[in-house]
Amino acid sequence: MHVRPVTLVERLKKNGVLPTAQRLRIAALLLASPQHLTAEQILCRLREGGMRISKATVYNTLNLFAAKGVIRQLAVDGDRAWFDSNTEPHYHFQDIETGALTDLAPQEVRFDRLPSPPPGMEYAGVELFIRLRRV
Amino acid sequence: MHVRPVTLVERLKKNGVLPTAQRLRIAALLLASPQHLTAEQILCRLREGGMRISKATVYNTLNLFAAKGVIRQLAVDGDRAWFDSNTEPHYHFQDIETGALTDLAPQEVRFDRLPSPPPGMEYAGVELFIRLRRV
DNA sequence: ATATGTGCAAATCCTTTGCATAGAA
DNA sequence: TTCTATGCAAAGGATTTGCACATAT
Repeated sequence: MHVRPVTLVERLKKNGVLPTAQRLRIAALLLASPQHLTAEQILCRLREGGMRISKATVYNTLNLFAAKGVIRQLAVDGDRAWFDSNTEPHYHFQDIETGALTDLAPQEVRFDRLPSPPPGMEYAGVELFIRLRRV
Repeated sequence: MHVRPVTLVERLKKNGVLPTAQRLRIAALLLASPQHLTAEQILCRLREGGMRISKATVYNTLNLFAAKGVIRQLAVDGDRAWFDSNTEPHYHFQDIETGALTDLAPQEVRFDRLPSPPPGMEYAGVELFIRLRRV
């Protein structure tokens, strides 16, 4: 799936992100399909594609995107951050051996009961990782 | 709540951990009650208590405990690892502002529907974080 | 013009490692 | 003894930061 640049520009603007060349390239890469990438992977792919971009800009951009809701940052294992192009509510399978993540559509998980938030608090999000092991 | 040293020695042995002085002190601290501590917090508390112990030993011990199932390691935010003295199945609330974790008893969450694992895979664990924000 | 983004290298923070010494079986 | 654990300092890896330069409005 390919996202038209015009769409990307609009999308970034809508989220309050100034669309620069670097940001558009990162957005194009990440938002092309639902996927999970690390900062390192993004940096490598952009450079392989002939782009001149710094590690700092990749991190700045990913953090900005996550803060603005363009993408979602996942804390999977503490080793490194994963950036998820899918910002809709959903959950994840994780292969504990490879670390690979797979999206779970929200309707694949249904909660029969969830605790009420403590007084003075409200839900800010539900993070669900189902760890998988090879049989 | 205080855990008798004898109990601790048995507990470590049962999990295949050689009970040394440092390991017993860390176990005593962590297993005293259901709680979540970082390596740094454990190091500080032990030293405040007058113990001479190195950072390396704290990390070695916590990793060993986690591998042997004495405690559980949590990847909450990617900043640092949290060590959970509660090894029973359970879930967590997390205050997104302070990072503080609270245990959720397993019966407070009930799944109406969960996806079957992909072919050749089986469940290895279910990690659920409910992020909370101040109203 | 003025504010904001980018690149580079150095700095930071958490965690692991190498190796010599100390302790357990 | 022989094996394993501990302490220390240094190494490692991911991420952030300071600052000069470039780019956007």
